[in-house]
Amino acid sequence: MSKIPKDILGEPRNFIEEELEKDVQAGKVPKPIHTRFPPEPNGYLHIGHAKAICLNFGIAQKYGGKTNLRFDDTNPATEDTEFVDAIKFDIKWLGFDWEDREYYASDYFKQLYEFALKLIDKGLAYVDDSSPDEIANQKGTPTEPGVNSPYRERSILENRDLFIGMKEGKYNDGSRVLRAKVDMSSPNMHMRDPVIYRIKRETHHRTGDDWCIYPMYDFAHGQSDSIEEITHSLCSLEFRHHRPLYNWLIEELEIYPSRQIEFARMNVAYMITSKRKLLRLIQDGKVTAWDDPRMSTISGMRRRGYPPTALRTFCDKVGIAKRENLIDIALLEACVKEELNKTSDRLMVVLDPIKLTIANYPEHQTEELMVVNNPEDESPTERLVMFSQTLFIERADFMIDPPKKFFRLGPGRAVRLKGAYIIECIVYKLDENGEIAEVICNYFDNSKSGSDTSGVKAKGTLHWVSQDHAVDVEVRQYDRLFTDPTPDGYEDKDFLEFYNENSLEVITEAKAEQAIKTCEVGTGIQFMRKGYFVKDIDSTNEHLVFNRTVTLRDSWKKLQARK
RNA sequence: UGACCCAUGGUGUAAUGGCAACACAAAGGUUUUUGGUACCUUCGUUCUAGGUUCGAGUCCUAGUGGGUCAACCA
Repeated sequence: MSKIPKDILGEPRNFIEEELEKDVQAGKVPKPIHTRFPPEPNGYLHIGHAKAICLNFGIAQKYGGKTNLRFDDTNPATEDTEFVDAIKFDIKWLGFDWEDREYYASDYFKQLYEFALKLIDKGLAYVDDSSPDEIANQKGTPTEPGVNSPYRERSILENRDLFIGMKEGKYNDGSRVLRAKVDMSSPNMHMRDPVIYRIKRETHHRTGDDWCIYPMYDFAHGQSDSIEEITHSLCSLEFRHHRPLYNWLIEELEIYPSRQIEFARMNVAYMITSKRKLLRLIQDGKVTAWDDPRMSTISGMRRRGYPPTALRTFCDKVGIAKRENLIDIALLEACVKEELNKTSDRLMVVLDPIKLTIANYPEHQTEELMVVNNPEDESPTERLVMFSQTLFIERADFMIDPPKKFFRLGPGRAVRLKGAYIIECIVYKLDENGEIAEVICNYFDNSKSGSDTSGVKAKGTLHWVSQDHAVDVEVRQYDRLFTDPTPDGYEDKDFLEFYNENSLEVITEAKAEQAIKTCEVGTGIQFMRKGYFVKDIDSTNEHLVFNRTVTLRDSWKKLQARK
């Protein structure tokens, strides 16, 4: 008998957990809680799947149960092992483990076939020779009842022969289907004699050409749940109308009574989760692939640099309910920043460089400075950064005629160079276009970081990179993929109309300190004062590529935007 | 002109008939060798109208608004 663990008693519960606990307390769950994650291997997993994964695995963990991975592979026309492998990789990366419970609906084809025969024998299923159009017409509309098929009253014997014939390949694709005999006048369209088996000569990614008939979702999903003795089958709200059929089939087949509970799927502003539309972005060349860092896919977010823990925190904070929702993408980014702030080493990288020369610093002198990697660490480590007379600083960190609240460099202004000295600007040079070509400063030699005796006050601190020691890197700055929070929410507009043409800005020659060479793919780092970045898989030893994961909060930029 | 589901700050989720709470966002402030982080402050007629009750965000009724349902897809 399943029990509710004592240590979770004080924790808040969502409505699914409440239902589940009621079942347990009513003695309806004679074994540990068992859930499943049932993806169809016809595309890559996205942020919405991440929520379903966290929910299913999370709830089982919380109540001391287990979760199966089950591929819902009943439509061979669209499914492929490529997707199976990608899905498994993504779930593991997210941090969940199905152990040895990797199942496939296709493993149950024989059993499902026998279930169908049982239904026929009970007089609860019949072979229908009607065309798809005819069947659609028989079903009526949501406001008008359906009418019975002319084939509805075939004898059990005839239905058996016909269905066995279907399985043996005697009939053409689409010529006949097996239908459950339920109620053509039900107000629920799904109860109006749903098709449960169709003839389809397609090579299946696992069963090859063994079968030419395949079960429909309604005759595969619930039955698979039952075969695996899934106690609670959690799915999204649009399956609400399938539940009476789900229960009807379990009852008539006299199999394990799994319980379906529906929750609202998550919508995130500026993201889409339709596999078809995600695929179109790829086909139209708007993104490079399923794992393009702008994609809402798990693989895309991984490549973007979102840590798996952040994704899990996000799914947790979003919660579970039944109402329509549109999550602010800022919540996702807040989770990413919270995690990365704790774990990322800081590095200095100048994205839009201008030259800065320290006039009173010895011309060929270099210094090895020690700079803290991550100030959030309890016992922070340090790295070596090279300092010299000629540096790069950020173009935006200098203004010819700065306003009072600008805490960076300008003629006569002093700033600290992070981990180094305080400098004061004496003069600047312009190029032929009137752009800043070079900033010339003096430094205070007694202001060295950690042993500053200068007494000079500097309001701002800048990041910098020594010109002679700089490493050129390519930086890909990503922004949201769409210009509208609900790009696919308009009936009269195609979602691609909202494609953000500025969703990718490439900087080919950013200037980075030496330590950038030690960065690894998958490990987030902070480019100090700029944002969190991660090394991209396109990198080679000679050519480093970094993806911007998310920017830092920028209260200066915000202040300017308001003016 | 049907059935079913839903309705709490800008957003998302709590409050299980008894002081509307937490997070994100926004705004203001303190600290800071990242204009980051951290910390503090501010931001609600619980969709409407009736009813039950000593007491309703919560229960009941009606309305309003939103969502879902008519693939040989899942």
